[in-house]
Amino acid sequence: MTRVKIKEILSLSPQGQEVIVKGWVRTFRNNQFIALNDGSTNNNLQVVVDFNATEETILKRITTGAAICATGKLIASQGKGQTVELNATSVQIIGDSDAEKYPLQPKKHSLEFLREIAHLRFRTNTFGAVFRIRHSLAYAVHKFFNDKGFVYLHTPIITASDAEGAGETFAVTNFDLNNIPKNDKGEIDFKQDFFGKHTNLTVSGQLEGELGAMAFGDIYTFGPTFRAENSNTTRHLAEFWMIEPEMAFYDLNDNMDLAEELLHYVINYALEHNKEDIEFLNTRLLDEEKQKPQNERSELNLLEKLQFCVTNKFERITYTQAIDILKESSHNKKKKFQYLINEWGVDMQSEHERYLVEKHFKKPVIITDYPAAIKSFYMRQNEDGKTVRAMDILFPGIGEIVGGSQREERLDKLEARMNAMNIPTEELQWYLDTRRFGTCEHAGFGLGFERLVLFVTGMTNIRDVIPFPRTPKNCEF
RNA sequence: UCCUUCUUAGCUCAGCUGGUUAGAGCACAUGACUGUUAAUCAUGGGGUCCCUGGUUCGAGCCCAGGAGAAGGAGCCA
Repeated sequence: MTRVKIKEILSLSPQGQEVIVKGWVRTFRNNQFIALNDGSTNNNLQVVVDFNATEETILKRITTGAAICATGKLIASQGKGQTVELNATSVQIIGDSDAEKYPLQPKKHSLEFLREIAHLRFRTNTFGAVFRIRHSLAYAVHKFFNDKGFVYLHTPIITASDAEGAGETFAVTNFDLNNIPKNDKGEIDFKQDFFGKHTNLTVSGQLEGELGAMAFGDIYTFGPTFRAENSNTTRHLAEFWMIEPEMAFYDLNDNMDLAEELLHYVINYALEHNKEDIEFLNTRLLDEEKQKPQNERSELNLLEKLQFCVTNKFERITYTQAIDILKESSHNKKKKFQYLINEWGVDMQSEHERYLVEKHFKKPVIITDYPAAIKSFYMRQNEDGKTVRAMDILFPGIGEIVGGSQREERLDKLEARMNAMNIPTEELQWYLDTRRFGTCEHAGFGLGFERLVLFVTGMTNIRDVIPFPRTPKNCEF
């Protein structure tokens, strides 16, 4: 007889059939009832032990967190909380768990505390649900692109180019840090380093992704990225996962269509395949909302929010239109913004983005055609000479979830822009080659995977949707 | 990096105007009970009051410095 996973057992009709289960004890009540979980589902299997026929020494070892193997007959439950239960004929202890030392107690814990024991938090209902959803979303991303014929391109983690301008980088070296080689001028001599030059962890796979798009047509990357920004917010990590598709022969509209289709697809996938987990998180959030005053509660619950998001088109407006809406808003006139909107060209603050998404349109918004001055060098310049073909997708509660653009495919325009922005062209000749040899219009975007997981799970801190968060002053586990 | 708030038992938190032996609920242990749903009832153990220094007859409480956390801002995905 082989072991059956609890997810499968709970779907069986109980006919006294013999089964073996293995899992971890969540609670042991009344010396009889084990709530057993094996991670296959958030729901526990109730294992009923006959304490008169079981050794005292075994009963004492059925503690919260212990790994056990139970054999018995599957019957209709005689209690109210569940439909089936396992009438155990034998219980073996596979791994003991000292209840006095085991940090997870059969009670509610704060997310902050669980973050400190991230190695054990997978064993809670909340994090079980979050990380099963995270898995589904990752799988859905690969399935979406694979079904469309995209090539999954593995762009490098270690790179010598820090020219993306996407933020501070982490240096990669194998120098003895107590004895760093210097040259005649007293500068660090990177010629003696492992790669013979200064290297760092990637902040984006985009530039390499563009090289792939110029051969395969459609590619995507899905991997970790690293930013050494001293950001202490609920939306930033030093190590995070990013999805970056890059498509040849795409303009900005094609790019937006793809991003919107991708988001609809993956959220739908989770709604279909993680129904129980999303419902659990939905209930959890509703309980939390009850603690809040009426006016701070959200209009839609998590399920409604996700369904709304997959059934409605995202609002598309230009930066110029967005600024007009903000300028004319009563919020701006009554000076409720901390930063008032007076003129075209300023960068929008998160309070403005939140206003547009959560108050004005009440749905995801795509903002396009930003002023060139506040955007990256590789974005295609518009005919007006002022704006570039950029697009940001803003989500309620999250802010920017996607940032993308149509790329500048004209060599002369691109070089002129790089020179104006002091981007060293000599280091990026490999990138400029795409514009020299068979250049074509193309576009792409970056989707922050953790921000997507945040949205779908309804969690509010990004450190709770990645297994082991890396943030300033924190690199545990 | 900046602003605000916080740091007391394993967890969540009280702690009065600076004053004797620092409390509660939960968790845990022991016993009772035995169809429970975070079982229940009784009993019990458990503290570097974040760290360093200062003020004071006396500091969990006041002051200075430091560390860490949470929320917000900036940067962005």
